[in-house]
Amino acid sequence: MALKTTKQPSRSEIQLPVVLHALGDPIRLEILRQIDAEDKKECGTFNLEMPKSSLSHHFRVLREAGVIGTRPNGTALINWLRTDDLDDLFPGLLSSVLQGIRKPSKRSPAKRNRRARLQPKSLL
Amino acid sequence: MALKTTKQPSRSEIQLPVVLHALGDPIRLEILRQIDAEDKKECGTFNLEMPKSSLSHHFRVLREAGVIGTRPNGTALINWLRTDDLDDLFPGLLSSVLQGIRKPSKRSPAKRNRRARLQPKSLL
DNA sequence: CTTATTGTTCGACAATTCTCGAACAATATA
DNA sequence: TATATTGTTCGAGAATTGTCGAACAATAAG
Repeated sequence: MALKTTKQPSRSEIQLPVVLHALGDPIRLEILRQIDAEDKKECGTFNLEMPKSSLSHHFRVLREAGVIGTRPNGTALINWLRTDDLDDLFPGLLSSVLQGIRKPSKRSPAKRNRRARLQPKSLL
Repeated sequence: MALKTTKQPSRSEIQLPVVLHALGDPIRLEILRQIDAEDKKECGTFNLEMPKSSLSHHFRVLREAGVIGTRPNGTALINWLRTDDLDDLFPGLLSSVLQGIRKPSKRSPAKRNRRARLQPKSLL
């Protein structure tokens, strides 16, 4: 993978709207939940039913928002939550989000496969 | 205005991803900041440079996410933060977001007028 | 009843985001 | 060197979101 994959914003570059936007997606929240459950996690080990390119897209959004950090480990990439940075910048935000996604609830699966809904327009 | 404008999700219908998504926009965060500063606020009194229809769009997103409540007051509409509901569902979330947007920072103005960037393709 | 005020909705258009197959790229292994 | 593994990027297409003028709608005032 490219070295630029591990490039991430410094603490001072992290912006609240961007962080909230990155978190405003059920799939990315599930990624957060799984990382939080293991402290750090390799890309290939997430329990998410979707193509690699889709997952890469979401990892990139989280990384560029400054929510996760990434570093290589051989051919794999390890992700972790930037808890210290986020707690320093927005005290209480990350913990309340994590608490909110740990709750047992009737939420739909984190998978949001839009393409699955595709069908020829003639059927509409 | 229509009665359905004041229709909003009940506490049990509020979902974290939708709330975070609604907050992941600088204009809507500024709306929150101004409501928070005055406890409740009429639509027409916000210090935001944008057409009414654009503002209505953002009010609708915040309302449907369950972040704000709305009720009519003559021809005007009054908005307030659903602090009790949000604190009960996601303790600490709202206060940390509000703390994050109160900070004096070099953030760009809340106005994000995309159309202002429009220009004939021939100039590109 | 007419006019004013506030705010919404409609519809069109632009911008952004999401999805994913295929190709690419870095590292590790044989 | 060739192959395997992991993950990215590209590019196309679809879906979603944002913007805003014009028209609409409810309430209030004259």
